[in-house]
Amino acid sequence: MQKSIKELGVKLEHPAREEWGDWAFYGEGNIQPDDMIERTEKVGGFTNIWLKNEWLISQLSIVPKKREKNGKTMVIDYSAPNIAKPFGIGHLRSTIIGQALYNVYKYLGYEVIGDNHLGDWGTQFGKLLYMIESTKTDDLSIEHLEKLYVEFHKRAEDDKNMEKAAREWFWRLEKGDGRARELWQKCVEQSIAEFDRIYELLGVKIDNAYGESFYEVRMVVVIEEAKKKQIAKKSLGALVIEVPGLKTPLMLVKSDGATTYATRDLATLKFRQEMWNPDIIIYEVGTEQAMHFEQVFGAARRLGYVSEHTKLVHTKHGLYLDTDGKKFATREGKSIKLEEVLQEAIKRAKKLGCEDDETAKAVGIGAIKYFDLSHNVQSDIVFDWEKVMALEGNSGPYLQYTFARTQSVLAKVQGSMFNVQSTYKFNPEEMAILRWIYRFEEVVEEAAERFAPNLLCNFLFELAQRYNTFYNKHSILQAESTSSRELRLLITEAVGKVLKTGLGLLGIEAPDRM
RNA sequence: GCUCCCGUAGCUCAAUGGACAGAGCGUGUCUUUGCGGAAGACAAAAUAUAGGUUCGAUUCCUAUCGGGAGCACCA
Repeated sequence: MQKSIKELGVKLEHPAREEWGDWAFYGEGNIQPDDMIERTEKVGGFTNIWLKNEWLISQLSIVPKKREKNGKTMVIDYSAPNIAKPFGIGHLRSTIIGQALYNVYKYLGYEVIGDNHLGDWGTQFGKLLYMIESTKTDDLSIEHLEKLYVEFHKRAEDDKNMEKAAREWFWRLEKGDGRARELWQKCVEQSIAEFDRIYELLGVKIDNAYGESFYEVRMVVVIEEAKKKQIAKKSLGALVIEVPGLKTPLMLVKSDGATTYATRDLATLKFRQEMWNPDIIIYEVGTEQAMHFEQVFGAARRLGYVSEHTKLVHTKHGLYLDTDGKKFATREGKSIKLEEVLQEAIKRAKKLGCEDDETAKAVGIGAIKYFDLSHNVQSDIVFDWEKVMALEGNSGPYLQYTFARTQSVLAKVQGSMFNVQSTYKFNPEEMAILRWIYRFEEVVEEAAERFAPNLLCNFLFELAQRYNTFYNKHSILQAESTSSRELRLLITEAVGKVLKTGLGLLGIEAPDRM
């Protein structure tokens, strides 16, 4: 006889319809009633399982669960905006999804280290330095740098020498040329100030920001080791590393002697392994870099930079597309100004009657974050302002609203000990909540395993819907009986806690009033 | 040309082998706004096409059509 369902070792499916029970599985299996299970029933090859009222009620006080540290370490690389370029919506995805994964893993007991791998090195600086010097400008504001970048690409179409000059400037930067270093330093400072404003608005704090330039010295070691181990090969004047299963090798050193971002990512991987010895490293980076990470992971394995047990993951998030279904192209200067979007969202929230600036910010930013997170990570998203800033329906504000409702009800009662008899007869709306809320923990686990915050969004939205349906149909404070009142308050409290915790994991604030 | 990802209601998205494919927006009708109507109820509406594997396929395999991304010296 089984003590619990999990000991049976079968994968349990959740029935699509309420009358099919709480769980079901297809095939043979003998499940005995116990503390958790009321009864089972076989229907057409499926075994349906009903849970005990007592157990369902007990879950209301258990979720969300306090977890112990699990002794595992996770490193996550996210956000990673490029210096001298505006913080675009592409990096918005990385920042928001990355932060959600960070929170989820931490919740599950991992030691989590976030690293903002700033794009502060590379040939792009050669382009900028060239433009700054050739136009003799003093204006190093991010707007102007962006203009110079766009201008560079316009002119480079006709003038082949431009690319060459840019490469030379990057080469000078890498060799430590004084003028190049000075300009580079100024550009970095400008950009970081801008990024900090965005992070402040988003309410995101990332543990570390080593950035690509940090690996300047470490790259030398990597290149030496690759040569010594005879893993690096000469090819058309460059130094490359072949990766099993890939036609294109990793570009370790360019034919002009300069490094590439692949060199930096290899050094980064080596550093992370040595520094933290993580069980898992997540790269929250767009899908357009899929091949790059296959190269880096493959080369790192060949070089012995990652231990066997270390899992390397590239989440490959989809792109934001414009309403024509096309990619936003920063090179053409067609990018959306993220800061404007964020401010606009806050403004809209305010217009809807948020009590103060603080809640308007929580609601506005919450809407944007939820819009992003509620999509499957890997699918492309059409960036439609009206949808992004949705304040009703399946949206962040809907969840926040539901939470505020629960808090508003709870504020009207004294005490917080609600007793419910196991013999209580639930109405369908109460039951719908009980049969859903206890799954919170496993949903969080699945979201982590699959790197899919949208699963958590789905769960929370469904919970909020069930609660609102219940709320609309039944009175809580003026319930028909004391036992109903107690149960409904207990449900309200539990739904509130789960919404607050769940939104917190998504990086979305949940104010008590809005 | 090669590689990878994706085609689900009018639109935007869910559902990683299970029972009758779920939502939101939009549309139509409705709910004494008395615990917060940023809410709730009802209705119409979808798996690109053709095969295959399976007791069972939106899901796995093959082909076709359509969209996106990438294909060493940008990141």
